[in-house]
Amino acid sequence: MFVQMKQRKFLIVVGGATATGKTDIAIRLAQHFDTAVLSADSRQFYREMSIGTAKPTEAERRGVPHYFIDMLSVVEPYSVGDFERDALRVLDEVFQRRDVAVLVGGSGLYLKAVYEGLDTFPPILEATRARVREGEATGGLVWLQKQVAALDPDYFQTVDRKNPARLRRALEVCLESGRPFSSFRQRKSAPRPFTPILLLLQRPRSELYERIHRRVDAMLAAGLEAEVRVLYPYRHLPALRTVGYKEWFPFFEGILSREHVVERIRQHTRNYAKRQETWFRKHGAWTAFHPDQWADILQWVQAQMELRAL
RNA sequence: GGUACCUUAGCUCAGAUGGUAGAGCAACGGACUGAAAAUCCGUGUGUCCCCAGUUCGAUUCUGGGAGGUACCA
Repeated sequence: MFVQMKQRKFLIVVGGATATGKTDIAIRLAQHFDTAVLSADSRQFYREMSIGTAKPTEAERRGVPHYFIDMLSVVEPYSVGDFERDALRVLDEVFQRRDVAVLVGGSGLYLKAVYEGLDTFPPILEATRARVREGEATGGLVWLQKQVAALDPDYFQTVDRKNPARLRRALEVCLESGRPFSSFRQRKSAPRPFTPILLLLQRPRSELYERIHRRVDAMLAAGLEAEVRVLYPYRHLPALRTVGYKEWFPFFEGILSREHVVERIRQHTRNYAKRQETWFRKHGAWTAFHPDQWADILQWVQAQMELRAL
């Protein structure tokens, strides 16, 4: 009889709202399992954005190797699809020598892309993107709606028809492939060479908001304004449509007081945290812990590994 | 101290000749498979400052009180 002793690989996925304390827990886990951290934070990718993204400093990383931090410039386009591909490649590498890896981030979709996989879509050529952009510029939302209704009536039935971002994407895929967008949407999870362990970090709302406010103050003290000022010429890039950055632009243009900027950053960060919580509540089978429960977290992770190693 | 005005949602305020009220922002809830810290949708959450009077009924009218603002002293 031949028994294959396949060594199980585990990906500990650490999710949670901004300012919950994900970074610290991820690093502790990585230290404990002597492995690396992959950041799934869509804004920490950018070299030019550090203070406002609460990127962990060298000291905070405590010698743990980090991937996907400072990997891009704000001028480089990058998507979840790119991230899925790149993260799987890095995981292959890490799993050559380790049985555990840690993935941490607040961008739910990016986490999901790695632990569950997204469907495969055709790459969109710049020409197609431009065509959609121009159509929308002249015809507006109505044009987008008509196009999607004609090219993918099924999807049009279910989409959020007032959401240009959704319609734009669907139309791009239709035009690029000559097939309806919905025909690509199998919504099936992809096979993964590892077992994901979904750990959600959570704090009571009032506690979280207090931490957000303190963090914003810390960012200001650390020189956030100067960091953003340098990026002002790039304000129209998607990377700069980011909480903690976009709020400064009207201030630099003299149409909003600094006080209002700070208030808006606080506010938008709270709104963002709330959206993240909604996402985690609805997507994926997460087990939630308070970040202060380190002993419980570790015990639970180890139990999950034993349980699912079979 | 006197006079005038004000007190309604978390904030700024509107309103009904008396039938328990509504805007903006905030807040809250939700959607979301490729630039997602984005994008989009939904919801009014209320001792109408307090006490008494008039009234079938007062947040609205009357009186008193409290707090605020301005001016005069």
